[in-house]
Amino acid sequence: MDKQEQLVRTAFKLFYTRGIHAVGINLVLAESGIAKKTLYHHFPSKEHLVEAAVRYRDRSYRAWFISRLDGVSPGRPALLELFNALDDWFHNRVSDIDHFHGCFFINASAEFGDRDSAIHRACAEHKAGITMLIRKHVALLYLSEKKADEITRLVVLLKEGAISLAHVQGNLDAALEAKGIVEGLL
Amino acid sequence: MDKQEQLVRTAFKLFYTRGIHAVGINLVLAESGIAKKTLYHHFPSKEHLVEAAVRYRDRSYRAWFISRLDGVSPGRPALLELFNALDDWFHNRVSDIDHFHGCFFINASAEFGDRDSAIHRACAEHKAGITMLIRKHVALLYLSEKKADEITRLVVLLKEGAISLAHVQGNLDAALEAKGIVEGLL
DNA sequence: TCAAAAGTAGACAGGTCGGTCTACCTATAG
DNA sequence: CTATAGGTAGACCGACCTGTCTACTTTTGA
Repeated sequence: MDKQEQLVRTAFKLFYTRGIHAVGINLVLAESGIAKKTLYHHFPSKEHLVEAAVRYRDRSYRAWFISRLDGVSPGRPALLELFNALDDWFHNRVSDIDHFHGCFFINASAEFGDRDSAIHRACAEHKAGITMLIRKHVALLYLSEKKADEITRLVVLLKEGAISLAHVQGNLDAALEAKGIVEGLL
Repeated sequence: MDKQEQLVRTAFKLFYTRGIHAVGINLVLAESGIAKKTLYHHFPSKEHLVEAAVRYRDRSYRAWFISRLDGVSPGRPALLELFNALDDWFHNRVSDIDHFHGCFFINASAEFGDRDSAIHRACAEHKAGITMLIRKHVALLYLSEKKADEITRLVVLLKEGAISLAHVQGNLDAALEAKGIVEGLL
């Protein structure tokens, strides 16, 4: 495997499980078995490595997310499947993405709170991308643009809420609770 | 003011605006004008100071939150007022609590991801406390215990979702969007 | 074939980290 | 009056931080 990719994957895993500021560059190097010079050949600074890790997670998470929604019929079933996917994630039943330690994008945004920072912006872009995927499925259900926006907001709010509850409170059933609400309303 | 309280307040402000691991003990001391010996007289380690900062935020946030809900009639109005309060918070219209940088408890949980850590547990306790306050108001609306639980979950999920969207995506209108949904359902 | 590119190990620099310690200075309660 | 608790400033410790650098080796593509 490409050294750059190897670095980013190792970095992501460590950042995700232990926190970004809590993980030093030397640990990433030791864990990946790659020389320091090589890291600084590919990335001008740790921040750039962090940003790369965020974008890597965006790609892999999004791929997993899409594959789950594509596994069922578009529209209502896909929107409900979304919460089944979250439930599997919370309970570590997904091999594609790492064991649940909250949402990496929320966590990274917590550590890089400045909304102008490249890292925070990359996190916001991820969330916007996922919202667009949801929006596509909602659009299949409603003729009115306004109504579709409203339902998208509902689903996204419940999804984010479920992730937060699952991580902070350890309420791993939050996804199914959210699903129940959506099921009743859709 | 008591030196211990002064330390905790300064620490909280710095931790909240810049992140916990990103703020060293020496900065807290410089900012508060307190000697290092005094800090270690009151707290055995930085972690204990962090935990104290979390508990301090719990007290002040909870006080603000209660005062908002108590400002209107109990039940439905209080539940809607909750989202007005969030909206004011997001838009920095609240002097009681600091400028919005996301939820400190979510942020701290991101940096201290281990659910067994005292800090993470303190964050979970805060969230549970707020949920109980909400639950009290929901109970006024429904006879059935089951229905009340369901509505509480809805409100809490939307609240957490709104906080996440406001911070990560910078969608400061998330609270009013959530309010709109609750208004329609209640 | 052989130059360029990409890799290796790891010493090193300058700085910050959490935490300890000495030496001294109030304030106050018995 | 004086013992004690709580405070001050800041030197110091060992560890770790990001990032640079030297010196050498491997891979690769024109």
